[in-house]
Amino acid sequence: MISAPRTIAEAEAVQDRLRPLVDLVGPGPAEPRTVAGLDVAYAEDGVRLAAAVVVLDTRTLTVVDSAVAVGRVAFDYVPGLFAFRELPTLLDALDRITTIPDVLVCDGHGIAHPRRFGLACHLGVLTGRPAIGVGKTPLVGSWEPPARQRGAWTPLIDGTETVGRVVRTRDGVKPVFVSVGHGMALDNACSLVLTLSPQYRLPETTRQADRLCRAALVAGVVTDRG
DNA sequence: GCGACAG
DNA sequence: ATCTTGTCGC
Repeated sequence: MISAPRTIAEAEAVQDRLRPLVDLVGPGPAEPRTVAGLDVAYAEDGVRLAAAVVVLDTRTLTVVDSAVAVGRVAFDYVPGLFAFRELPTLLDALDRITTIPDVLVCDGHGIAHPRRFGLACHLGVLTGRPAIGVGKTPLVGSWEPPARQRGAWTPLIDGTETVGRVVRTRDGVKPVFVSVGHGMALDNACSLVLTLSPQYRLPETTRQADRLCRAALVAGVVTDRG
């Protein structure tokens, strides 16, 4: 890692510096063949963590590659600066996969962020890969509840900008918040999320990644000293 | 000033 | 994120 910010001001400066590098034009791969899910789990001390990257075949939703990395939180939790906590360990995990995924599906937001630079943008810019954010709860923006049916959606609007979509991935189940991270159009991002969520609320990518990093913690991969 | 606030 | 029992619904 290069410059690890230590203060809120430094972290915000990093986001402001990288934000112009976000690609909001590229539509993304027409037919993503592999998709990576990323997630982290925290140890009981709340300091050590395990990050997992799981690469799935988009057609079969089967795991074709995966990796785990362990580390320590790199920043206090501050809404809007969440990425700095997990970024170093997530990047370590990404370094350990041998596949180059067509899209990164991140557990958090992309441009649906106060400074339009959430975790998905950060990971997209740093890796140069198309990336999207799938959040379980909103960070910014207002919206109307989508219709009850799976596939229904409403725009997520912050001020005068549409920063994402509120997407129903299961009938009558709480929707997810999808936003562009890097190099992928919102339409395509939402289609992909639905493809990745045939059965559960969250995409298989994040479900598998969540499973893997939790298993890593149980397995004691994260030990003393970390 | 008061509340909201990804994971 | 993580701490946690029962409960509603298919």
